[in-house]
Amino acid sequence: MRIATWNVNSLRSRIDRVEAFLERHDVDVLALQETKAREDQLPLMGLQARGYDVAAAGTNQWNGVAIISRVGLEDVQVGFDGMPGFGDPVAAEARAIGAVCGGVHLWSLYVPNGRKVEDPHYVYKLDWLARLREAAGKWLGEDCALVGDWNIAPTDDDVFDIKQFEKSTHVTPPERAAFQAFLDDGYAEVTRAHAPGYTYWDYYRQRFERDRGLKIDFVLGSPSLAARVTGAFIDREERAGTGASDHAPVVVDLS
DNA sequence: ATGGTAGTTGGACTA
Repeated sequence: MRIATWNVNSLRSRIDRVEAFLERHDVDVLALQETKAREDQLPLMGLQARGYDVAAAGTNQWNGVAIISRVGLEDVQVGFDGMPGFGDPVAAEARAIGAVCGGVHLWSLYVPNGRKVEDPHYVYKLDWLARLREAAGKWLGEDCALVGDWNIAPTDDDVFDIKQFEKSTHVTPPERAAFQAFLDDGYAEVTRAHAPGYTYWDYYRQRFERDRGLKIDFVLGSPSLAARVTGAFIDREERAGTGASDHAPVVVDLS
């Protein structure tokens, strides 16, 4: 089974790329973030014609998550138990959607950005991660994958120039500790060993062309799921050219 | 310290 995660930065503006990506790599399950679409706005016809089911949560403007699957889509859950809200509760819920696809318990996660360390959104981010950790602790015994845009660069090597991030979110010790806590609990990050390199490049200043990016998109697997991983890669080509998302998809193969 | 680009919109906000 082949699963993938992609911060698509608007599903409506990139539906052609999504469909091409699914075909190009023969993907069974795709977790999307920043879909920026209500469920009634989703462009479903091309996906359904290709045999995929879709579950989604989101507003028309910000955030938004979805799961696209051709191996079943059961027990769909929007948000996790204890997930904190921030502002609009609908937008808050549009950061996590879970489902069972082909026997795998998969969560598409859009971790809050944090904005600036002095912003209330940064506290919200840390709280959100702590609550997710509490919920995820109960899923360690099943084949569980926590996939998505974590908005955390776990090491200095995951940033093109760590000096530029001295006072920025994504690299602070509390954020890195929050990420590490999942690993301490027993989750394993399964992509890094197979797929080095960045997953996100800012749109401006030709960051992609100069490979000045961040590694912030990850797949965390429970022990039994991690044991099934046979490979992974980052689809860098998807980030190239006009009309690309600012994130590249990350693909993982399971036995 | 600021601005650079992209998306949703139809101004301002988010990333």
